[in-house]
Amino acid sequence: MTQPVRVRFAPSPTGYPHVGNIRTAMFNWLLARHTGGKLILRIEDTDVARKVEGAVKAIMEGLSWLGIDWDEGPDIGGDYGPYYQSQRLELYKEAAERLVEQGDAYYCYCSPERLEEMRAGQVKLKQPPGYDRLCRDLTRDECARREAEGIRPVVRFKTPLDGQTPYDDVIWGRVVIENSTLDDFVLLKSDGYPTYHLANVVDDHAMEISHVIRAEEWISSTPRHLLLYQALGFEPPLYVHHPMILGPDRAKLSKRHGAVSILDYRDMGYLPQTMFNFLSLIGWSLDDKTELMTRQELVDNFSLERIGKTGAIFNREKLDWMNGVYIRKLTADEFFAAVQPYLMDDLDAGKALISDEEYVRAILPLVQERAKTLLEVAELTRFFFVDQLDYDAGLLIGKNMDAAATLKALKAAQDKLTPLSIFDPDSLEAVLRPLAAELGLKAGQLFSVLRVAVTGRVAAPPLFATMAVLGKERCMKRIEVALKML
RNA sequence: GGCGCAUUCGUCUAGGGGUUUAGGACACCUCCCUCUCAAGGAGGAGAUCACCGGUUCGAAUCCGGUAUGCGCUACCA
Repeated sequence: MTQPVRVRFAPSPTGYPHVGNIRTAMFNWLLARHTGGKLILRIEDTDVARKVEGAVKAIMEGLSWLGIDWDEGPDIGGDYGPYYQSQRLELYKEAAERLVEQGDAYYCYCSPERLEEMRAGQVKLKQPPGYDRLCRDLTRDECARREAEGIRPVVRFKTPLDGQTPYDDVIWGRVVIENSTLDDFVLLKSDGYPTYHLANVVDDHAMEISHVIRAEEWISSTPRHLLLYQALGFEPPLYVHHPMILGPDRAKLSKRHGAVSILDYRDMGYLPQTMFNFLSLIGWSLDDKTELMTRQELVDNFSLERIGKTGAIFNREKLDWMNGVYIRKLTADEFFAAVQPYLMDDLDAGKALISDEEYVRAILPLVQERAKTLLEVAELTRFFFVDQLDYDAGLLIGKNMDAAATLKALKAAQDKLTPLSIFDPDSLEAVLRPLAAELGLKAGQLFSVLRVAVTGRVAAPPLFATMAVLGKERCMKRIEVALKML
């Protein structure tokens, strides 16, 4: 590689930042950072009809959340701007006009209605759909006449009728496409905006992009882009098509599969380091065993050659596992900070307690190794924050015990606990473990009764630590309530 | 329909002619630890490498065909 690496992430602002797109950005970013090259963020807002307000902001937010930064872009500028395609229309128009003049493109006056009819006819006759080239050889006069009628034309590329356009993809190797299977695609729409094909080629050249790293779905249109480079006299970049992310049904991952926005995953309580690592492993691998990698390790080890060819299903279970791993790696301070927004979102919980930093910090170690997501932390710790536990009295009854035995056990525990002045895990255990024996119960039986009384759940963090954090007052109150329920 | 591409445990993958009785991870099962749930540790089960032919002394690995899947086939990207 002699020329500097300049790659780009070029989303169209038509919606939320899809995890598939974000992964594309990530691969671009990894190559840029691995090679010391540049990542350019370019907004392809050429589809006026599908443009969504706020999409650019959401995309940037998604990228930033994962720590994917860019060296040039609409917000920070750069030497190759502007970075909104809507601000570069003149460039595309010039290119299109030049192609027309050279005889590589032409004006087409066909109405949408005619095109639709034409396509319907082709489908009916089981012919490959494509523009029938009606306007390809219009004379200047004929063009002028239509122009006079007020028809605003599109500019179409004059695709060679024969020959083939081969290209070498970094990942797929040689791909050969017969030109005869390509139709005369639109370069410039009648509203003056370029299509993806034209804008992409013009900008990638103008911005001196070295590698086009994009999803596999673009393979089929790459020959079109190559043909354009040729006609324009530009040197094409290297093409790197990576496999796509699939839903459980093996179709391209889309909204109907559930959460697809990277921001959804943030809101569900996945850590950015998890998402970064997990996404990097879809369609790319380092070796036969390394899976957990930091962003820096990924940068150091990334290589295009190790991107695979097969689409991969987004495996939520593995994501959950990995997020658990990353949650456990957090320091106490990091975990505390990470958990804040999720606790705040939990409206049922007592507001005052949630802002009691000392209390929250005491609770968190009890759930850190149990939570798969940050959102789950709120769920797992809820009983620490509420005034009133809400559970079914039947849960109190211990294993192989009846209501009377349970009542007796709980009462005995209450008596032992009441005089305790030190309410720490060791003191609690020192009192309660012998009590179980006294009552002729297994430790687990007594503990589980207490656990339900104090937490309202059958599964919770270790009992003594939990009680210690809750504090004597809260525990005694809850035991009192439980006794009344029996 | 046409064109392109792909196909290794349920899932993500390693492996690119003999080192493979196909390795790892998630999920699953068993056991250990244990006051529950997790976490952790030790095991287990799970893939005739889509199928059929060919090349070769030898193929998951090379070639051809078939099947299946996916993508593209817009004045969307």
